[in-house]
Amino acid sequence: MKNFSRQREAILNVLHSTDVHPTAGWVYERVRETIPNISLGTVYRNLAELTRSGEILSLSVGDGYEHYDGNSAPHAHLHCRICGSIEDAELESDSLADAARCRGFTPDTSVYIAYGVCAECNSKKEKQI
Amino acid sequence: MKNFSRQREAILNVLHSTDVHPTAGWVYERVRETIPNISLGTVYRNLAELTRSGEILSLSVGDGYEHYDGNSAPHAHLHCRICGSIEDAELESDSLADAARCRGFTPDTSVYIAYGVCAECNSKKEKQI
DNA sequence: TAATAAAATAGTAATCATTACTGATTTGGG
DNA sequence: CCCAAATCAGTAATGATTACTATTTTATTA
Repeated sequence: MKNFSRQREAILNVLHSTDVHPTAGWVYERVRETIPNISLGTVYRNLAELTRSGEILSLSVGDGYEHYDGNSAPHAHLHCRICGSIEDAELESDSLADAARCRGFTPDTSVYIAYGVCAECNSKKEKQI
Repeated sequence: MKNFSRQREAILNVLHSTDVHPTAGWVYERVRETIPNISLGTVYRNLAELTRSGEILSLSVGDGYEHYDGNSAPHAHLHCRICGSIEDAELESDSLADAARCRGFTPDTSVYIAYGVCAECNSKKEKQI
């Protein structure tokens, strides 16, 4: 395979070796330990492409930073309003609120966003073909 | 009651009379029809306070804008990657993916975020009391 | 291997949604 | 009516992200 540049591979490694759901800046600092002169733009570009291809997940919790997750399997995120941490939680058939409380997390609000293509845009795409 | 300024009431009205999950800029333009010299900063400040108090919902879909929702009841959001629309969907016991597909929406990724206080910060708060 | 085209990079400059700030205005209680 | 607290309009500053360009790396073909 090896379709990846050294830089992209290092970025992916950083994401796979942590569970803190880091920002682009955090990834940048970590990758610099291996590739000292990597550019921040390179980090942003590769994070965007990895997100587009579905290899990683992009997460907006509303703290002004985009967060990234090397685990692209469907799961929930528990975002602490105080310390800003983002924990993973299994998405079982039982309510997420229960799952959160089991972890000692006290949720007050929750947001579910599905990304995809809406009905209208779907029909427009079919017409084009 | 009437704890609200004229400006905040107008902002809340705009949110309650639409289902497009608008950005701050969109709200600003709509409120200006009623209060022409309202300040953009006022819109931002009131949206933040209404979010903090739980009266409205703040939604980051990752398009570079924060979106707001006058309906603070728990429900899901379907964000189209093509046209950028955000639709509401009921959050029933059955899978969200099914609910989305029923509306003609084709989901590829989904993100669940619960907001609250994590276990560690919870215990720190108890110690303070 | 050498030549060439295509893709990715480093470094820097520009963008722009959001926040911070300041001096004026409004509001409510006594 | 007066005062203090809250809110406001208007504008300046911030900072995460994106855009850009010249250079380097990678892949392809002969």
